[in-house]
Amino acid sequence: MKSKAKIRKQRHLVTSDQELPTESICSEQEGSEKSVGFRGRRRRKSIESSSGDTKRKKQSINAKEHNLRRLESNERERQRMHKLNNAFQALREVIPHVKAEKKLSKIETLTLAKNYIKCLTTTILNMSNGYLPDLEGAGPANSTILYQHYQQQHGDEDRDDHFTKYSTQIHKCRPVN
DNA sequence: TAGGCCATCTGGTCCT
DNA sequence: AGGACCAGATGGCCTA
Repeated sequence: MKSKAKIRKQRHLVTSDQELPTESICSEQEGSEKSVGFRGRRRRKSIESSSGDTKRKKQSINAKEHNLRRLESNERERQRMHKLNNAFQALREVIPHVKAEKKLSKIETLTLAKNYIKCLTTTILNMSNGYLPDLEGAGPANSTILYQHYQQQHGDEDRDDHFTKYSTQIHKCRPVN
């Protein structure tokens, strides 16, 4: 049986993500004309008046060209958002969650991902007594984090060369992509 | 029907 | 200069 809601949902999907399966959102070729001009109609009030120079510049560009650039820019923005959504989808697929039949919202995805990472980190540390697999993303804070971790694991027994060995050992154990 | 969630448009700002 | 990024605005769909 097809519910009214289902039909409406399908219509929605066709409008926003043509020819795509429900959960995988990425439209590369089609899309530029499919939905232009019927959604956002925003006028920013607070910032609008702040740049007279910009306004004058814009008036010097003829309307047709401005329109064209706007359309191109919209298309790029759409593609960018599609990429972002793909990334969200990829993230959803690696997060275990209770209601598997229900699609996680973006905020739920991020929150669960954060919790999941915390949980995995704790588990790994517990299992390996101080094994920290990847610090690559930590940037400048890398060594600080590493040192904090070292202190947690070894308390006051640290010596410089001991720490160096420890750090080397951890960096050897990066996951393989 | 209200509220949540989402896609899209849009103009400003940042970055290359 | 032009593209990427950002965030506000808007309106559609869905669910409780």
